[in-house]
Amino acid sequence: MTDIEKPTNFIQQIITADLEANRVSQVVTRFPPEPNGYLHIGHAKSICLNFGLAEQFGGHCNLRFDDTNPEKEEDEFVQAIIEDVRWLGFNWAGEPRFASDYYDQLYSWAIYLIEQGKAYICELNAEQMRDYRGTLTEAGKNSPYRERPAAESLELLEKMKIGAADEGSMTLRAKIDMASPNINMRDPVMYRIKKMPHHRTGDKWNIYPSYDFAHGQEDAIEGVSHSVCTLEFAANRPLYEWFAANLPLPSVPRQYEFGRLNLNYTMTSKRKLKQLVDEKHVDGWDDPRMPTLSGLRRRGVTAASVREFCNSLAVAKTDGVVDVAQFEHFIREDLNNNAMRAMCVLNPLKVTLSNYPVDQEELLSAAGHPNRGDLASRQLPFSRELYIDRDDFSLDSTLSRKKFKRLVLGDYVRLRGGYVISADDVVTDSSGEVVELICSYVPGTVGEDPPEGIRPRGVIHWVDANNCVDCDLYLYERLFNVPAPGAGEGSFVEQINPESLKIIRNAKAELGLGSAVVGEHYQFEREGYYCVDSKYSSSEKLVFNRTISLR
RNA sequence: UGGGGCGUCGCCAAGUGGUUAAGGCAUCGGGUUUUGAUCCCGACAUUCGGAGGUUCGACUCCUCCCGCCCCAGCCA
Repeated sequence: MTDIEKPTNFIQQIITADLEANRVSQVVTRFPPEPNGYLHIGHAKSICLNFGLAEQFGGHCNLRFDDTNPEKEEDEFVQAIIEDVRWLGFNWAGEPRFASDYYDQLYSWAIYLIEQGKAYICELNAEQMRDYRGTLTEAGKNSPYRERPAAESLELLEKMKIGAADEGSMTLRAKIDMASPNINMRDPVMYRIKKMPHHRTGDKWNIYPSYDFAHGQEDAIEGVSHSVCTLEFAANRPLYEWFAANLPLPSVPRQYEFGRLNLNYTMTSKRKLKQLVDEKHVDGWDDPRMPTLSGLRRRGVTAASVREFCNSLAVAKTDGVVDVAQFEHFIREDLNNNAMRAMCVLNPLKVTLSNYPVDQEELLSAAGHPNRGDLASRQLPFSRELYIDRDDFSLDSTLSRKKFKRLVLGDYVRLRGGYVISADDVVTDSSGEVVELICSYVPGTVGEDPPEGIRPRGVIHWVDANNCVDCDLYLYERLFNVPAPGAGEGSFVEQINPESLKIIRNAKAELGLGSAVVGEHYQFEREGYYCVDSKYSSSEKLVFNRTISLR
């Protein structure tokens, strides 16, 4: 058995080189979500990368909330993000950090830049600023406030800070180059006025730093060695470096960009996911159809499979679209290896074994998992009355054995973990619908081959009609059945798959499932993987979510 | 028509001048099987966006061309 070594990605190569050349002594990374929504599968890639890198190189990774915009941020999101990262299995160094922890430091650096003649208060309004910025092909023009004395800017900054200036009336800008071919360098805004309470600093501030003025400095304060972000920030890197070069920072982190994860048939846009939640198209952020980590968790997707999937992804600068089938492969792989087996009849059809004693009852023992001896076996009550799935019986006896490996009149089938039975007769109601099957069991066939001449067509699942538990099943399909929801024109809301949730009432589950609890994973044999729903299941009504079907 | 980035099998992707162009997903065959699952075997790029060039030798170096993505928020 040879271990296939996973090729190292470009970031690992850079870190290795930095370590060898002594450019860095300690690898420090960070996962920097903005608490304006829930984490989704796309974030998982970044989390696995950042925490993974720190682990591989013996460093550490910080969890840092980039909370520089009180307009969109809430504590609810902070708590949810903490829970999700923990669930994924990662531990950050120390306490979670917040950009807002550094507001004072950032403010003093702003003063420093003004004093150095490298920042100024600009009184252009938003529209004017846009005009002055120029376009992709034309250089911008200097703001008329660009050369105002530092003392004046300092005074105005203080005024902004204490709330003595109106929102939108002025900003603090870095004095860089209005003719730069990189638009981000055309005197970017460092501070803007927002007279709004912050989820952590309350009403202490009336101004908030922009992403560009905050992010790199947060990294420097934390001693981040490699600041890994997604591709769309590549154009911000020169600015990241400009601040690092012009401020007396405690360390100089380097930014590297990689391609974010895109999945087909999946929408990963916090804004749009929020819209699904706000407009109640889904049952909250943790709706099992959502690509959020909380949704996946409630759906029954394991943290291990999310990690395995993320680790299988390339860390490169290409921005491709991964087939969601690849994610599903890892979900099934983990569940197949670890989920307890059980039987549940979704669409019950009663079966009476005419040759089985009326009062007899026995307990059959079945493996908890076909190839995991370490998992406990289970007891299956068996009696004269059973349920099988309607789909496992056909009135059409001409169906070939190969095409229909289930029950037909006059032929045999194996009850999984139990006896071989044959169907002798059907009971129909007034409308002609089959309501019951009269069958015979073949004694001595539990765990044994049937006698010569009896060849079961296949194996079907079943449940003892007198000793089973009722449950509701929530069957989920993908939320969108278009490959790129939200891409073309038209609203993604109209692209929601109307059949993404089908509820089955009163399915019949094997007795042992009555004690199933949240967090356990089951394979309902021949059906799919299920878990107890954390929101709707109760002692009165057992509710299972279908994580994913069998292939 | 500015700047930045990317183009290797249906999808993801390794490859860093000399390999029979890895691997995974998907797909299609066959075998095992008390889950039509799992598992196992096999098939699946004479070719690396295109055209030139350098070289004994190029997916890897050079030139030009084509295509896609990102940047003109007081969002991140």
